Amino acid sequence: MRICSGYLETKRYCKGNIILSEPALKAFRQQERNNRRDMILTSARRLFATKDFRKVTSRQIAKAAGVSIGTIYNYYANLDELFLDVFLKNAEAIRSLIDKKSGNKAPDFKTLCIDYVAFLNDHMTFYQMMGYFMLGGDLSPEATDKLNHTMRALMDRIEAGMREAGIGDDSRLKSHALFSALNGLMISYARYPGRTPDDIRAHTLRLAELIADAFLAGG
Amino acid sequence: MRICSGYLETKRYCKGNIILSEPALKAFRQQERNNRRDMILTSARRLFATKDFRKVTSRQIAKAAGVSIGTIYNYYANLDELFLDVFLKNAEAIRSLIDKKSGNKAPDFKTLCIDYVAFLNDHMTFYQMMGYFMLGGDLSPEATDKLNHTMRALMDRIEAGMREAGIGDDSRLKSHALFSALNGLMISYARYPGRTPDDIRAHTLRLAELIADAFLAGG
Amino acid sequence: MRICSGYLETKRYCKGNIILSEPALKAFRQQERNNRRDMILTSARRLFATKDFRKVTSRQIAKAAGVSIGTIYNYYANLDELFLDVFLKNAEAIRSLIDKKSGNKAPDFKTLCIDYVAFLNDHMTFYQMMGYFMLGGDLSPEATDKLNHTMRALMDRIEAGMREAGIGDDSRLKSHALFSALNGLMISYARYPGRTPDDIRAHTLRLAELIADAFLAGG
Amino acid sequence: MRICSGYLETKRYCKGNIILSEPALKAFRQQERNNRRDMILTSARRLFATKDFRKVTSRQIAKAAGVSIGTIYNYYANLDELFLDVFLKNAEAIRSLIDKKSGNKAPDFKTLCIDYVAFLNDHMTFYQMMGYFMLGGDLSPEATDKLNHTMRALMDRIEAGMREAGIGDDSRLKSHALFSALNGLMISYARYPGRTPDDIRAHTLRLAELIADAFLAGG
DNA sequence: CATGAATGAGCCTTCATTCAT
DNA sequence: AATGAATGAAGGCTCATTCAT
Repeated sequence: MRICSGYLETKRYCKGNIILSEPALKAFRQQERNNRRDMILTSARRLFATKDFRKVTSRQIAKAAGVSIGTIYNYYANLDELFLDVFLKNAEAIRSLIDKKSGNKAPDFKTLCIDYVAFLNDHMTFYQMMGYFMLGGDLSPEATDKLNHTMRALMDRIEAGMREAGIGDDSRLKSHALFSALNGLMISYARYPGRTPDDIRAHTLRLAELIADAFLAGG
Repeated sequence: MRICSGYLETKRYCKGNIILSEPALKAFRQQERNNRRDMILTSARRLFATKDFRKVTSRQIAKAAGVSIGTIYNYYANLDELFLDVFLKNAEAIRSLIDKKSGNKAPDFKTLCIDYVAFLNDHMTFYQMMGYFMLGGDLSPEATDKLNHTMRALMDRIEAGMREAGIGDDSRLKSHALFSALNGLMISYARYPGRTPDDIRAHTLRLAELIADAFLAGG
Repeated sequence: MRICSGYLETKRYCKGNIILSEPALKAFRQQERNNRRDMILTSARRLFATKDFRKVTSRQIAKAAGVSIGTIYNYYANLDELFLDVFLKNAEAIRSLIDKKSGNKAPDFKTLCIDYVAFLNDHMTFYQMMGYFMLGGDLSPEATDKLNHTMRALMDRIEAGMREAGIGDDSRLKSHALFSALNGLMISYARYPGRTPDDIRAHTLRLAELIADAFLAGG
Repeated sequence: MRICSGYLETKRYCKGNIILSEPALKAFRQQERNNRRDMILTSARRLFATKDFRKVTSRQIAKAAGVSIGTIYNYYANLDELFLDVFLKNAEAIRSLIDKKSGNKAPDFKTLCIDYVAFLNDHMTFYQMMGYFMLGGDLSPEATDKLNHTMRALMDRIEAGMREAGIGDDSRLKSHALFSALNGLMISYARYPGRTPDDIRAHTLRLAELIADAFLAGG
């Protein structure tokens, strides 16, 4: 029984089998929009796990996301913005992981260091993109803002961990140093020749602990 | 029965106004070859100082070096090999700087850290290339060997500095950690938004000192 | 409970002044795609008539077809695939010509020989490409399959003609020999010096007849 | 004992240990020149046996011949002329082979056909070049003359063989047809898919015999 | 004459982005 | 809003030929 005829159209909308009111429709559309954006984002992240993100093309992302190339550009002004979004998503993931572990307390310092390096090992893309955006990217002011905001949030967690560990003096500065030190592990060892990913993970985690100890001792 | 007198046999060649014997000519040619290779290398280095090396094209390098595109390929099999050569040249430069400062003694630990980070500030290309080759490059086995050899030489200096500073246990592992930590400074702060290069230099040098202290304390 | 009336649901699209239903639109698109592919193909064939196909560049083809270079690569993975398509198109043309002439009977032997050589005279590209693909090309397996399939179809016609002419023994082997013999005419005389194309045509046709007679007598 | 001193130079020349008179020196030089030309030629032929001659570069030829690139251009105006020389050398080789076999008699018809096709199998370069020069090459008038002269000499042998076999009528025309037919074998089967070179040789020789028989029967 | 480094036009191909439908 | 074909600038690299030594 189909009763959605012409003149009803101006007030109500058909979506599948259900009649929607205008605001509901709007919400639904926004929902769909978010879903699709998420789909693109997620597909891209998955893709970057398998190959260097600088070598991923728009066509490949579109295919992986099951949308057309054009659609990507409906959600992102250009590929760099998509890359940035992937990066931010990853940054939020590690931050959320830290938060979850520590609950409502400050994060345990050593755990934090280890978790962060483990995350880097698992998300080379994150690290590669950090290099890309930190060293070379031509970001728009808004994109730069987003980037800074996210990085600062991450740094806050590290600082909190340091304070918790009793490293009170210059904690901001020291959290910078620590953050750098942990990041540096990847650029130095991510492709250490003749090592398996597992070897590298083991080595970088050991070094992370060493660094943590150094900061604790030096605190 | 040899009847050609010696000095007649010897072919001689004119180079400008100077007569050269064959071996001298050969040496001269090699010299010229080295010069031109150096010219390409130097032009490339200069170019990399002004823009991200990944965006520099063969045409631009050729123009900067005052040679044709083809000539570049007479000296390097492809652009990556040229990039690598620039990287190695830089690595040797910092190593030689360390050696010069320390003379025949082991390098002073803190000086070493500061010099290295100062060098990174002055040679962003070096740092960018480290990321490029460590994280993504498709190097030939020979190129990989060269890379490893050079990096190891650098690491040796760092280790020597650590020993000198009395950090004897696990000095190799710790020199790895320190090296990473210093490298990490750049990826974290090389383009810190809203800071001038001088600010960044000051900040990263301060952090380098902090890191050095941490290792000293933790030694 | 379906309440959207059928005809409202059906998306419709405007193409010029005509409204198309979705499947019609799809068909239309496919049609357009075929047209453009054909345009490239045809332009290339025309171009090959004026100069050695190995010296035709992607730019020239694009220009001749009135499309951009990139468009060529939307239809063909690379130039060789385009060349092959031209070749196959020609092979189908001569096969279809033979089929048309013979109707539902087996083709007349002598007519077939003459028609084939006349075709070679008119389509030097076909002959050149035969040499290219048969002697030197690096074809993909799929391309090789296509090539073989097409050549076999051609050979079948020749064999049928031979049988019809009463050459029953070893007809496959003999059709191979005949095919070769006819092909050989072109390599031997296609650019006989000092002869006009008409002279060459006349000469090769005379020789084709001679060859046909030899096979008839030898059958 | 070296006695070739300065003032002798104007009249006599030293070459190794021997004093040469002017005409002898000239002859010697011509000899050397011929030798070197031959070296280039021979090296090129050897090279073409291993890979498609169109893909051989001047550098490769120079290396194979043990001379510099420039030297090639002292003996040949361009690569095409060298290719032509290789072709002519091969043509002379097959002609000489025919002559040797037949002694002072006319060549045996069938032997001739088989030998020719065997030669084509062994010298794909010869065949490829025939296609290159007959179908596409831009030869200088002199080069064209050389080419024609050599081809005619070859054709003469074939015609002689035909006459000897009692094919007297139209023997020139028929030798053209036969020559074409034999040549055609290669373009049709040189790279028959899935066959080894031995298979192809066997197949083309069988077809050669078939063709010979056809001409004998049709004579 | 031999040398071989320099040349540079030209090749094929890629891919981010646009825009008509 | 989704589509995806079209675009074309740009890239890395090749190689026959030249010419100063």
